[in-house]
Amino acid sequence: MGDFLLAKPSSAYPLIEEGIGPACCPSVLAAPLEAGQAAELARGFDAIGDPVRLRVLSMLAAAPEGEICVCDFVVPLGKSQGTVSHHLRILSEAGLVHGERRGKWVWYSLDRDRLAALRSTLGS
Amino acid sequence: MGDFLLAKPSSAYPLIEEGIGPACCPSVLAAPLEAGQAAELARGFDAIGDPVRLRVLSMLAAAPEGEICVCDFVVPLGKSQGTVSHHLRILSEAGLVHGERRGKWVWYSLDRDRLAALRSTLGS
DNA sequence: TCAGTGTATCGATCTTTGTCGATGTAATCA
DNA sequence: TGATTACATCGACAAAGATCGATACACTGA
Repeated sequence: MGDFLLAKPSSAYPLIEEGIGPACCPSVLAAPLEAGQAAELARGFDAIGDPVRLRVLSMLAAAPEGEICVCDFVVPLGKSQGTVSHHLRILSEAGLVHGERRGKWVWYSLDRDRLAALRSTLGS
Repeated sequence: MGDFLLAKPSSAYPLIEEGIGPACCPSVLAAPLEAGQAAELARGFDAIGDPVRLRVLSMLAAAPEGEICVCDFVVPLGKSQGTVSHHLRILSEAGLVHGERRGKWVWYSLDRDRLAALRSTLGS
């Protein structure tokens, strides 16, 4: 057995290729990503690569008013207030949510455009 | 200032709602995710939330033959062979790539359906 | 059978990250 | 002003992860 190969076939791939989407958001599928582009995209996906943060996003997406107060995350998520704030900061730095102070409370809302941009990098 | 609120408005959100996509893949946007669903989805996004692994996916997507030998990742990625193997295993366990042994070499290919499924959880 | 090549796994190390409790800060209420 | 509430930040800790070099395994070719 194993007589199907004498030498490894070439596996060259295009090093430079035109992207599909807008210039701002390199596509994962269009061409091999450079290290810098990959690092930028990875920050976005890493932000949603956590169960707590995914639950935050899904709660915001389903919120009738489109926003949720920080204090109303604590019980459903089962995490301490400090931990909730930590996750909201990561999502905020990734541009996926925005917080707005109104009185004593800070209301967070989902940035659907940013999420859609991230999604579009995975395909048309 | 700050006289616009006496009591915090309700921020109730639907606890149960019909999903949008197929039953297999809970959508992030349809309804608040349960902890289990969130953990499953997070595994997928965490797999692509790394610059090295994003570069692997983009290289596979652009490969003319649709597959790349392990040894041909080492130099472009600038990582040791052991590290490359580590990342390929994570992507493989997430179902995003598949490896096939042919002779001495193992050829990896992209599972575009799996990637599209993950993408669809972020929106229609 | 043995040497050489390609890949996976292991052990060790260092960094990152999730978590909590405590503290600091901002705003409201009395 | 002082007390209370909501949120952010800090310090510490444990767990997870990225990385490398070394080793083990699989396959080929002589």
